[in-house]
Amino acid sequence: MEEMRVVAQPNLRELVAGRIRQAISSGRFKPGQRLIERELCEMLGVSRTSVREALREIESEGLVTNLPNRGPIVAMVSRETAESIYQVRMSLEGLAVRLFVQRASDEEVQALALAFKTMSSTRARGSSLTYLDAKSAFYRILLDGCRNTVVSEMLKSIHNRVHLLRVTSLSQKDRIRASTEEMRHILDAIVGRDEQKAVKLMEQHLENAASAALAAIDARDANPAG
Amino acid sequence: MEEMRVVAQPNLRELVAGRIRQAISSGRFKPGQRLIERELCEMLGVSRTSVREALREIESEGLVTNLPNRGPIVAMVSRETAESIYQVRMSLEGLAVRLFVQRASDEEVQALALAFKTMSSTRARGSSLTYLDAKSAFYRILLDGCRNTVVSEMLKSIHNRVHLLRVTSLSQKDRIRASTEEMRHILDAIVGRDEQKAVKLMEQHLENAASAALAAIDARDANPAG
DNA sequence: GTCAATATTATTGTATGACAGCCTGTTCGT
DNA sequence: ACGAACAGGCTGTCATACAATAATATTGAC
Repeated sequence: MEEMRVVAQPNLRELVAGRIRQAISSGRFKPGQRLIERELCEMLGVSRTSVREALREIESEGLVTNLPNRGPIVAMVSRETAESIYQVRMSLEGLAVRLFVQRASDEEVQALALAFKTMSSTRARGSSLTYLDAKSAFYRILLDGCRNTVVSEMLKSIHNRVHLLRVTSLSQKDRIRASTEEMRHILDAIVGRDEQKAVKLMEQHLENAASAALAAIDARDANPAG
Repeated sequence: MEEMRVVAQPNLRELVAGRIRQAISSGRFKPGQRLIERELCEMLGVSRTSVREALREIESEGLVTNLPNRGPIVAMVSRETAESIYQVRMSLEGLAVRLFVQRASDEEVQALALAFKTMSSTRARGSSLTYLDAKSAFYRILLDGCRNTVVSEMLKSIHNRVHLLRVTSLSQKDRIRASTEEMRHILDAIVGRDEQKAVKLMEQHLENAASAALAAIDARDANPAG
C-alpha cells in the first residue's frame, strides 16, 4: 500500500467551480456582473462544457443567478434575502455549535481555541484579508467537529452567500471588535462544554451580526452610488 | 399587457432535472442504482448536455452521488447521514414553523388547516400515494407562508432526501397515525398563533419521526436482504 | 481448476463545432 | 423623434469525437 488516497482528485469542473466561487467570494466578480461563458472559458482555459456544469453547481449554491436566455450573473442579495440568510444561519449555526460541544474531542476544542487566537491576533494588525482567512479556518474546525455533513455543507453555502454581502465586517471596524469579543465568549462556553450557553451566545452573536449587516445593506440601498 | 408571465418557463434541463428527481423520489430509481447518461438521454429524448447539467443540479441536492469516473448513482443514505438530515430538518422546520406563525396571513393558516384535513382524511382510506401528495401540499403552504426563500429551498431539498429513505411513514402504520395526531397539535398551536408551542411540538414531532426512521434503518441494515 | 495477467468493453470527462432563438443596441425610414 | 427592421452577441441545446478509467471477460501459467 504505497499511498492512501483519501482526498478524491477534483474534476476539472470542480476546479473551475472553485475558481469561480473564489472570484465571487473575493469580490473580484461583483454582484450583478454578467458571467459570460466564453470569457470564463478563455480565462480558465477550459471548454464550455466544464464551465457550464460548474455554473450549474454554483447556481444551486445561490452564488449565481441565471437569467433565462441571458445567462448567469453574480447573485445580487436583496435585503429580504439577506434577512432570510441570517435567519437560517442563526438556526444552523446554533445546531452546529451544539453538536460541536456534544461531539468534538478535546483536541478539536483546543484547535478551535488556537484558531480563535490566530483570528483575534490578525485582527490587531490590519490586513482584513488574513482576518477572513483565519475566520474561515475557525469555522472549518467548528464544522468538522460537528460530525454532521449536512449542516456542514449548508453552512458552507450560507457563508459564501454572506461573503457576497461584503458589507458586514469590513465596513464597520467597531463591529469587528465587538464580533471578536462575542466569539471569545462563545469559545469560552464551548471550552466549558456548556451547550446551552454556547448556543445562546452564538444566536446572540448572529443576531448582532445580522443587525449590522442589514443596517449596512439599508445604507447601501439608500445610497444611489451602490 | 396581454399576459403577465410570472412563472418562468422551465428550461429543458430543469424539466429533465424534475423528471429525474421525481423518478428518484417516487422510488422508481432505487438507492445505489446507477444512472447511466446514455440511458437517461434515450429515456427522456434529450442530449447528454442537458442530462449532465440536470444531474449536476440534483447532485448538489444530495439525491445523487457521483462516483469519479464511474458516474452518478442514486444516493444511498447511511444511518449517519440520516441522523444528520433529521437534525438539520428539526432545526429548519422549527424555524419555518416559527416564521409561519409570525408571518402567515389568516387565509394561509386556514389553507394549512384545510390541507391537514385533506391529509388526515386521505390517511383513512389506504392509498399511501395520495397521502404523501397531501403531505406535500401541506408543506408547500407552510413553506410559502414563511416568506423565507432560503429555508424554503433547503427544506425542499431535505424533504427529498427524507423521501429517499422511504422507511419512515410507509413501513409503520402506527407511526403514520401518531404522526398525524402530532401534526394536528402543531396545527392547533399555529392556529392559536402560539409560536413557542408550535415550534416545540414540531421539534418533538420530528424527534419522534427521526426515532422511527432510524429504527427502520437499523432494521434495514441488519437485514441482509436490503 | 484456480489465480494472475491481459485484452475488451462500457462509460465518463472533456473538447469542439454547430445552429436556432432570444436580447440588446443600432440603423434606417419617415 | 419615434417606431421598425436589422445585426451581433450570447445562451440553450444537440451531435460528435476521443482519451482516460473502471469493470468485465479472456487468456495463459501452473
